[in-house]
Amino acid sequence: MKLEDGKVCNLCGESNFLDEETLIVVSQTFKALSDPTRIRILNLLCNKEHSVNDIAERLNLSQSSVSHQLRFLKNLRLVKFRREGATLYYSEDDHHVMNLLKQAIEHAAHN
Amino acid sequence: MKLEDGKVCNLCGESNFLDEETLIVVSQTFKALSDPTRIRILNLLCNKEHSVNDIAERLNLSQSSVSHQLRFLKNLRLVKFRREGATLYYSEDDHHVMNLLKQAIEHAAHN
DNA sequence: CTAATATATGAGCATATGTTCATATATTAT
DNA sequence: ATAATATATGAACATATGCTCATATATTAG
Repeated sequence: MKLEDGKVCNLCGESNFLDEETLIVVSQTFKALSDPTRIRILNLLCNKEHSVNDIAERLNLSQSSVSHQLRFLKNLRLVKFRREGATLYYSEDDHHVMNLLKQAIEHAAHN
Repeated sequence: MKLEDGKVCNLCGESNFLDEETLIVVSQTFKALSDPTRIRILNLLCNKEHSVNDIAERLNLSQSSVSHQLRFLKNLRLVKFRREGATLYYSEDDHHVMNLLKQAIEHAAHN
């Protein structure tokens, strides 16, 4: 764990100061993971890329709802997409956040 | 990773089925971590136990707000408390969730 | 018992969130 | 150009969220 100057890590470290920017980033990240629909979408995208309609069908969601949530996730750079004709294939774009989700799912599923 | 019967792990495993219960638990866990005030409280409690008023003073929050958030966190069993006279000392009660928070903070703080 | 201190709680309020519906935009096929 | 398909977007709405204010409860001191 690399830290500059007098900084020490938060949580169980010597300091517990959280600067505003870190606070915002962390809370936004967890907010992205706090909705069942987004969790299901991310869980699906982890395996492989999927088109918007494919996501909607597989998860039994409306096309609009999926598109709105994908925009939300894309703004946070948690997913990306590539175009193939009129179809957009979305996929994971933040391995670290995916890992947080993976840990939480495995823990919740009674390991 | 222990799994029963035909089950396989979610996220990057062979399956991506998320049962309703897991989905609820995971989303609630992340929801707890999605608010700046709760993050600051948990970050403070990770070092050591603190009374309600102490938390309020250190984080510059109202007593009421802290109490409400502590109730929220206690319902999810993320914190616990012990009584000493009229004072209640709150402390961490879920190491796994604290670890998720720690990871997110360290990552956000540019490692 | 009474006052003081510590914490909890409920109501009210402003704002945030997630969905649906209708429609717009973009790409491809004819 | 027109129709069909895929996706995006904005408005509207219901619900959730987090805070404050006032007040209730609990414990201790005198």
